[in-house]
Amino acid sequence: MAKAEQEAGSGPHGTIAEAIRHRYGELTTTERKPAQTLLGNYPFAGLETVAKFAERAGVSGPTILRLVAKLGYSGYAGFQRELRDELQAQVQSPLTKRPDSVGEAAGRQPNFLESFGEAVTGNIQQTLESVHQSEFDAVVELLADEKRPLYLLGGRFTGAVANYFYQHLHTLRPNAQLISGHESSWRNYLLDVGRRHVLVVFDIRRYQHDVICFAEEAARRGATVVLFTDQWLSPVSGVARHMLTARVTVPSSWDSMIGMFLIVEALIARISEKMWPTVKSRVEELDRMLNPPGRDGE
Amino acid sequence: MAKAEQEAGSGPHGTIAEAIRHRYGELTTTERKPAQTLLGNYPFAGLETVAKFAERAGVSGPTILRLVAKLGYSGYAGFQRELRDELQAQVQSPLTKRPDSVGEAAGRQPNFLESFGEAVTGNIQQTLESVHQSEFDAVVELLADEKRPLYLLGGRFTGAVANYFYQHLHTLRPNAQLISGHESSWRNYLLDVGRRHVLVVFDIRRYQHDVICFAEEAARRGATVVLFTDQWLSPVSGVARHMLTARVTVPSSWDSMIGMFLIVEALIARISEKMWPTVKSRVEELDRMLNPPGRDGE
DNA sequence: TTTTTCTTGTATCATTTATTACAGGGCTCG
DNA sequence: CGAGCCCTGTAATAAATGATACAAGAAAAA
Repeated sequence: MAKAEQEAGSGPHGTIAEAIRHRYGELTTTERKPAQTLLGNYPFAGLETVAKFAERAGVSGPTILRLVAKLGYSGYAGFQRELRDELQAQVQSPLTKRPDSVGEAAGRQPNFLESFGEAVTGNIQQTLESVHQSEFDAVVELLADEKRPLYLLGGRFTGAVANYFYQHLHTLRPNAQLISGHESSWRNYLLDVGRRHVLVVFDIRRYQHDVICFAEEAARRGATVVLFTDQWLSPVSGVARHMLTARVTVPSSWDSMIGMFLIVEALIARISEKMWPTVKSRVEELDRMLNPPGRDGE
Repeated sequence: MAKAEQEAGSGPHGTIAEAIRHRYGELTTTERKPAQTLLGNYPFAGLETVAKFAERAGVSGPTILRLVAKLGYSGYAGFQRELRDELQAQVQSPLTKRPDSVGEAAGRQPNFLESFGEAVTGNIQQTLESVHQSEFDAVVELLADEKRPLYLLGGRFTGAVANYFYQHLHTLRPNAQLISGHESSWRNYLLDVGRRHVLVVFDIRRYQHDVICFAEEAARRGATVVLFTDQWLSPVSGVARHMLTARVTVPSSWDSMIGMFLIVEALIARISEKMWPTVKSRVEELDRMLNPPGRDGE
């Protein structure tokens, strides 16, 4: 049965709707009823149970299954999965390319930067939706507590985000450290970790083994772990007290850090606001130290 | 439990997504994982079986059911039906989309994260408009040329962006260096700089004196300077061959790096695409070196 | 009209899936 | 440091769903 292959991906005819039209002639009178029902209410009629679908179409269960078999699927489950995938593809693409699509329909191929920007904007949108305010506030509270020592750790690419966050936190408050350098040197940090410590970890897809281990050990020692990760959740989520997820998918061979960056910058803004009296004097002192005489920069 | 009623139609809070956000505080740490997974992949994650959903979120089946119960549904079936109905409503009338902005315009103060997100989205828009395709392409060309040695340099906060860019370029091609550490050590790099060199500089508001000096000296020695700066233009622009400007203003005491980041990521994507044959083999080799035996990911 | 074939629903079976009871383990508070 | 509570996953259970065998009925051919 070469047909079995069809089930894996989308068959020779892209969508199930097309498959139905193509093979309509081979269907019996009764089988055409659910086929019509499905086309008329595509693809939702097919996402219900066999019984519901059958009832809606006014036929019996087995008829549905025979139809599904004729379309080349070995079971109802696979058929439904295909319908879901189609729907997902259909729903998600118009979402990211909503606004300009009108103007761009007029001929010229969308330039690379713009389409990239649209994807990023979509990511930001979705990232914002998946971060809840209470979680955000809780993290602000945690990081604004000067009495709790702070460690920041990132992976290969997320390291830069950790670094950025660190530069700011370091300016805003005392007792913040970036864990950098070679992995072997990280262990030294672990020695000091205890219940009062807060570990901020960045870990996305292709989750890094060393990062995960570090976070787990820190958690075992009682540290509070805050995790920044992608929608698929790093294994660190198992030991994380707080978790902030960002979208990372863009039309590129690499993932985008921008959703994560957005959260970080928002945190910085909020923490800065919350601790303003302290922060203000710190910044002023810093300025005095760097520009001892009177230089005027606009 | 009067809540049982909710299942019949759409409850007090229209969508399930809203319900999740509303009751997020009542959820346990583990329950938040599937909640995040669902929001991050809305609503498809919830249309699969309990087992699949649980696996994807990295929790057990019962946790899913407890979450569903907390959201006011007496069973998984009803929960799924609600998700399907929402999706159907959304797909069938594209005009119903953008529910948030409409509903929220009416009254309640936008939460902090959202308004921050809007500012950033605006920045992205303006950044995209201010970067011309020809400039973008020229920079791609320049950085994709393996024969030209690359130096990257950033300031206090932009350093992280330079670092991020470096991590990628370093992976994509040979001959790329990040200038880091204390300012005094930078000078050593200058010794080697000549006509073939390309210097990528990041410098925004409160332009850093040391960075400017370095760039000027490098230019004097014949290097090609590429500058990433803000809308007010760093003094480095005087010696820069190419300049990419980003918007940095957000409702915060600090500037936003996201516009800049966007350009960097877009460049990475484009360069990666352009050099794909080379890049592919480099990445594969890298993978071989890091994962010597057969470790399977996730 | 009779025979044959194809089609379709009923009833049953097997499998999957949701659900629930329970016990181990971590966290918190005294 | 110890008792209690609240989570959370494991494992057993119940329910539903999908799949199948079979027989009745319709249509077509002889």
